[in-house]
Amino acid sequence: MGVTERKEREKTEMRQLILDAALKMFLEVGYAKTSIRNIADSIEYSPGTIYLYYKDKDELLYGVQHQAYAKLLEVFQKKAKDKNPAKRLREICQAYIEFGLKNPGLYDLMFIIRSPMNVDETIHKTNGGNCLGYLSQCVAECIEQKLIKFEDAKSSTLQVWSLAHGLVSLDIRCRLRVMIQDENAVYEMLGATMNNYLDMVINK
Amino acid sequence: MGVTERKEREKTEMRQLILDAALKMFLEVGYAKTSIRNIADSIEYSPGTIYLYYKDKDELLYGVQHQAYAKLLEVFQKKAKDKNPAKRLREICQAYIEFGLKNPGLYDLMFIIRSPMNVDETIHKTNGGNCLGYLSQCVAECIEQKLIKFEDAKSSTLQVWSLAHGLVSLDIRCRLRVMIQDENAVYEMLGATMNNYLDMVINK
DNA sequence: GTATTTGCTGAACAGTGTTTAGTATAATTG
DNA sequence: CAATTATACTAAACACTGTTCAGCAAATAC
Repeated sequence: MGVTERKEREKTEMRQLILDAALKMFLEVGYAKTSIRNIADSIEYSPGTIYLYYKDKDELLYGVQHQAYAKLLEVFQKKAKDKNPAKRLREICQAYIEFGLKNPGLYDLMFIIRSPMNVDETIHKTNGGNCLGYLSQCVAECIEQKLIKFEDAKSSTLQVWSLAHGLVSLDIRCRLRVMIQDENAVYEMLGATMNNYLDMVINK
Repeated sequence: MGVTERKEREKTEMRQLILDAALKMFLEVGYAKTSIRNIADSIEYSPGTIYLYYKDKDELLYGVQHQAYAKLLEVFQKKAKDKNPAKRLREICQAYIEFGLKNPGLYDLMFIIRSPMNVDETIHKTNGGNCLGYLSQCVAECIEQKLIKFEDAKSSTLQVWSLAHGLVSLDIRCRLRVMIQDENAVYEMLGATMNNYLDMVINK
């Protein structure tokens, strides 16, 4: 009686099919301008069908966010694995900024967009928690080994994260045009600013 | 023949009436959830009338942003006027964070929202330019007088602004709940983190 | 072979930004 | 003052949006 298992599998496949289509459109035209009808059209189903697999548009965003956070964590694990926590901190920061600038659509969904976050707290604990954990553990190690000019792990993690997020989000939302005219100079400028900061923070 | 002048005056009055109503609703329910119909209702006009004074919803946002930037500049001028640029930098940062946390709706419109910015560059030069100028001049003075651990004015201005913006925007978008559970502790935490940073940056 | 459950659809509801034809009122002209 | 023109506004319409739900065909269960 493998029918229930098959149905279960078909259900998760359908959920994934919808999620993939949603992610594609979110990245192409943004969350706000993506409509349920467009998603449904792109996979050749009726709009109502989406609601048989996802409660509402926000739940679709949760799912996409989940995948995006996993992707960022993957980037961290791949690009920031130096044993020296101070060097690893540099790698994490660089990877973070690069990720943000190269995937503005994803970054938006993860850290800027309003939509759901306000509601449930458990969701972004499991979602963003792992990525932030990677950073905060690195900072903690830096403090332990006295490689960094800080004492409080929580506050310094927040400082590093906020700076990186500030740089990326101001750029994504085009607020840096007040001070950086040349679009191509952005990446260099953000990287240099982050490095200036790290040079100051990290003990020599 | 004062009729043309009167009409001109009535036109600007009407524009202001609409703008005030729009600002009020933007702050109450946010830009996205504010509808032209609601704005029109609140001032007892038909929706179409709004379009006789503003091209579209975005242009309404431009106007509100303009007022918001003026308000922030006012706060700077009032709360950050110490002659010592290093002390003034502290005042600016504190005022910025306080402004953001106390006026999340305004802050959103100014620095987070997507909508217009992408289009025209001149707009946020005149808009955000003055506020940013207040900060960047302070930083420049700090560097001149060697009160600060930096050399490049542009990069350090960006660093300070990004950190402050990162702190505020992560909070407004509820991304700090991953690391700060107690809502009341937020203000203290952000202030402490900013101060930790300034303590490190400012020469003693 | 009949009954039941499942998966999906298409239409409907209430809302959105925006455009436009039409209409009272006000201003100008003869 | 009367007739005409310009102005300010409205109501309705268009093409969308997220979401719900009655109904239906096909797969499953008995």
